[in-house]
Amino acid sequence: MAPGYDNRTSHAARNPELSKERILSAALAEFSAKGFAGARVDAIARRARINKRMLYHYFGDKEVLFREVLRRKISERRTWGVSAPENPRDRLVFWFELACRDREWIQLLEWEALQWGETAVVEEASRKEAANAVLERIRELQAKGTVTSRFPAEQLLLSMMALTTYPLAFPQLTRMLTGYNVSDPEFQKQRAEFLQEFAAAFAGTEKNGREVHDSDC
Amino acid sequence: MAPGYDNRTSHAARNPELSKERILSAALAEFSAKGFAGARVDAIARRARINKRMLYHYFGDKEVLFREVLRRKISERRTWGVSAPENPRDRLVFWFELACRDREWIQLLEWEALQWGETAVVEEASRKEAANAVLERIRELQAKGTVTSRFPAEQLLLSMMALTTYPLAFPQLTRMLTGYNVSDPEFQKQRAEFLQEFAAAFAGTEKNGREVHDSDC
DNA sequence: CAGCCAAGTAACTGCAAAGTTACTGGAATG
DNA sequence: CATTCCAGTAACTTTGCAGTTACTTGGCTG
Repeated sequence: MAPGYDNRTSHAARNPELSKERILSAALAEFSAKGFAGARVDAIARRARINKRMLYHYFGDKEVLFREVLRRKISERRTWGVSAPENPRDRLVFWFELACRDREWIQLLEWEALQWGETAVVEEASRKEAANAVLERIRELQAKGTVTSRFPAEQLLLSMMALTTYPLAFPQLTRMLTGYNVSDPEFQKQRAEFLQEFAAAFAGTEKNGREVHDSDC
Repeated sequence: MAPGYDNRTSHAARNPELSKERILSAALAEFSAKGFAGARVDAIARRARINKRMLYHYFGDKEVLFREVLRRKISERRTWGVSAPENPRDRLVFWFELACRDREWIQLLEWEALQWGETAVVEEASRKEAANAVLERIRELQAKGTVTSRFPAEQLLLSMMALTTYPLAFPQLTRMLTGYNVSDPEFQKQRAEFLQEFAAAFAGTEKNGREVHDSDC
């Protein structure tokens, strides 16, 4: 607000923006690891190397902070959505690799599902809108015959998300089936190969077979 | 143990077996709804219409109780695995409908994933064994040519589980994509139809196309 | 430099929830 | 019928954690 704040990053100078930032990223780590009920406000404060009081000062309470963390992550994901590869066969792999690099997001979605699954959820309206845009795009491609019209777009998209995300959301099942931890590069390689092959095989079933998959949330 | 216990089910007679049973089913409901950290021991006791002390008497502490609940559910699921339909094209649908009827199981798996995902998990060895039996069976069918050998069995199984389970594990995403709550029969109908169609289409890619999917873990 | 506001802190409060103590009463056994 | 053992209870203690109070410090503004 007032000038002369951010241009001094010295040892322990006051810096509200940085503090908020630190709180949010500490909260992201804590919430994605422990969930809302399991997360500890003190732990977030410690992680952010900040006094707990500041956290309440900036965010009001634990739940507001949680919602804010979700909100930020959602908009962050939104910006990532743009860089999907042109070639539809690589999309599954692309989304899988994106998911691998952002386990926190998957975990947040999982916590969200468990806590608020059947009830309205943070930013639901705008997320729905984003999803609809993607669905519309798939339907266009279906109309053009680029993507099979055999299945409803929603079911297709849901399935793409499932194939790319499920193993990461259930690491224990993946480990029991494959013997690898999902963080093991070997597992990621194998899954990526499978998705590649799968997209190819599936595209093969259609004359002009192509797949789309554009954004999550 | 001693005779003359269970043959009297009168109003409030002592009945340790029944009490344990009630605790376990109350705990299943509470843990699957709220997770480990979110569950309240008092709530479990109230639900089971039993004194909290008995819960500690029989199970030691909250975590032991949680593990016991998981253990029981796992063995219950194991017995369900036998009744899969002969026709492989119906298997996806069968497993999907089974999952719909047992949301608690999916939620428990989800809580488990979040709390202990990368570390060893309850009954891991025996669950792994069960999984391996299924994988072995898929590989046999692959050797016979009944199931495509294009993909590793583990990846196939993981994908089948994903397609059937994912929408139920992430109800908020399903709602944002389809507009239906997952508990809505209309959604279940549509997903089942999709899975049916999908299995048919996919089987079509192979000369002798068939799929298998036998049990979860 | 006086005065003020916002950033920052430590120590506290209150409550909720896990786990315990110390007891009552029922029924099988000799 | 007395002893013993276990199911069952209410009320308590302890702990851990969300949220607060009351204070200090840094720095800009007139």
